[in-house]
Amino acid sequence: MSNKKGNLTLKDLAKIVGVSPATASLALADDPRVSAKTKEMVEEAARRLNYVPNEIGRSLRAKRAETIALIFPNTPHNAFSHPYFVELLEGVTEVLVQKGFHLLVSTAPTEQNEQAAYDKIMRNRRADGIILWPASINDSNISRIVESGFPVVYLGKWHHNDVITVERDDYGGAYLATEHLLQAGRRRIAHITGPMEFQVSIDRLDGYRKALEDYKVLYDPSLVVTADYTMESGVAAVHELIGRGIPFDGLFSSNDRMAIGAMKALGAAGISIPDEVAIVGCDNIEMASMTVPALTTIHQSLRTIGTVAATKIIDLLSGQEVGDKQTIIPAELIVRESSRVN
Amino acid sequence: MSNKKGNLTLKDLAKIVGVSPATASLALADDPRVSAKTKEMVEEAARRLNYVPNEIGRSLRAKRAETIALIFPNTPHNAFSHPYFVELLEGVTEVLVQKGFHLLVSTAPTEQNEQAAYDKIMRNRRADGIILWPASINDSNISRIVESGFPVVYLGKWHHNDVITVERDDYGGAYLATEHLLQAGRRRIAHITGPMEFQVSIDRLDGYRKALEDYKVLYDPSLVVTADYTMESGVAAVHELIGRGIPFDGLFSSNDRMAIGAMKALGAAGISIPDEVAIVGCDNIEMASMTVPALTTIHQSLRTIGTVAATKIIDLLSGQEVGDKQTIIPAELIVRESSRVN
DNA sequence: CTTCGCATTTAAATCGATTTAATTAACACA
DNA sequence: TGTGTTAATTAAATCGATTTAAATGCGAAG
Repeated sequence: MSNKKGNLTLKDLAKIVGVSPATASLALADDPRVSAKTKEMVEEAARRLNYVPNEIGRSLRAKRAETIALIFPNTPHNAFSHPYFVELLEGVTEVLVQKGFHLLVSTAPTEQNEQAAYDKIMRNRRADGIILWPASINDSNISRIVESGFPVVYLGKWHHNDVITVERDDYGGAYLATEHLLQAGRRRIAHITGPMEFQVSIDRLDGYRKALEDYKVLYDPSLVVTADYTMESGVAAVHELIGRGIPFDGLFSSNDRMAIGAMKALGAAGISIPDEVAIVGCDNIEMASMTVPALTTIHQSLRTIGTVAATKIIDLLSGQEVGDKQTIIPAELIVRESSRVN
Repeated sequence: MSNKKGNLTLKDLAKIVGVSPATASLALADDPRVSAKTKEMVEEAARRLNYVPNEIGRSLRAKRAETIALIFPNTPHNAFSHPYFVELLEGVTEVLVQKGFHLLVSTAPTEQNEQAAYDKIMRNRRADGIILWPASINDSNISRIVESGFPVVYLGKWHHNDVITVERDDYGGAYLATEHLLQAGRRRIAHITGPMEFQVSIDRLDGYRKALEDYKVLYDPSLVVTADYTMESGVAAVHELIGRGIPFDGLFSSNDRMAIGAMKALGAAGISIPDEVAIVGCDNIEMASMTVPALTTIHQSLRTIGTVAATKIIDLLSGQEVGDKQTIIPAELIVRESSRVN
């Protein structure tokens, strides 16, 4: 615990053992040129004195920081994705810790600061690679990073397939959800979608349509209503649907919050769930298991995305084979009461 | 964007301008010894060539990493606190970014790895200071860090008051919640508490008791039931209370999940909320605003805790006055339908 | 024409670890 | 005893920026 003035340095350690710093360094690296006896002496002293190498010095020499930066733009736009962030973080750290890497978390408070902040991270050598958590499509700052050639793993879809990406399967999840309703015998399935600025909205709408098509159910635009991913907008969406006077016996919502709003509105209208309308949401937020009836939903393992992304960026840095450049983590259907066939 | 082989170094910059590295360094640091003309030349070139200093080199020389580590033990125990972690992260990064600091997020996958992981962070000079997010009381690893003398801000209560701490006011929040019920005229107020291993359970129970005392209401142990912070345990707790046959007109739960479970159980038992039993939870989880009726609760600003903690650790490092060593962030009552006086 | 003082500039050391190239030691063999 | 070979060790350079101490240039004063 000698935290008096400075830490024990390699030079100190070498002097104590009675060898040169070069020998001490080689000994700790288990270099074959160092004799077994010397190695043992150095290792013993290092253990005894609790020698911990100064990684700043090491990084300077090695030109590597053994650090990955996880960047997420801190804009209001991506606020709705926060609940999953911790899960992602867990997956990423799990791998990094195991590989001896550090994690630098970076976020820019304002849009105008973003560019400078990202630029700095790429050029100041604090991190060797970046995992990018995108806010939305069309983000010029993200384009700059991805196209700069700096080692990057992008969490989402990117328009050049030489970029390494790891993404959720929003399309496949929506397909699963819709198929589940179809298999339960529902044929008039409504869909609450989100704003089309978000790729997720587009993908889930597409998955919904594809399932209908595969089951030979005609796509009816009047069964689709747009909302904004809040619970309140889910309530409004159901009012809109009911107002249109078109009957429906199933409902797939582009997220759980809107699905919960929809359940409230249906309940208030005296429509029973799942008997009259079966409901499936998306995201598997904690609340989904606690509603009455509990909400059937689509789960995406952000944890898996984190572990895969971290593994890929490290493989990329160490020159190993990265495998598939594009990875899609499959979605999973979680069946609960809101769609249970009685 | 010259990312060809290596980055532009200070030496390169100096050569281009036609001065020595020393002059270039002093010029960029705006040292009075450098002439205005030279300064202008160096600055112009730095801007034009997009020179970004290598922070590893700078750190080595300065013996400072300009980095704060945020450490949270990744044990199952603290899983229930996850939803707030992102909020804390936001608060911390807001301050760090503004002060030009970096954030290293560290977590240890297993208990046995913890000690080594923390030791490393303290000794390898990757971070200058630590913000500690504790899992539970009685954690020997945390003790080691706090007592090592390494600059630390501890997020919670610590038994030596020379340690800098920032904490939520669990006691005050519970007092607020109970007082709110008392002011609504309730006198038989039940309490669902959590396991006594957690300081939060103890503090909230104490706040509840103090409010009762101040309002001259006798504390009745048979109105208190222990659960484990899950929704299911909240359901069970109400069954237990009803089973005891002791009437109650108010209920304060040590967290929102149990409160929501309690609401479910009361609803199932045909007891109306808030007319027959008014309910207050704790934590203001997202779900609390979405239940029917919406849940009155206590909000603790983790964001504020983050900003205060970050400010204090930086002040501590820069040798500035840190102010109060112990800071308690006040809790806030959020009144919703579950306790609304009709 | 020196010499002193002041304003600028720069050479060199430093931070801590790694690695290359050079040196020393040790031993076998002629 | 001298020489060649291998094994083990170490001196020195390096990474990039900062900072101290030394050097330089220039004009003014004697």
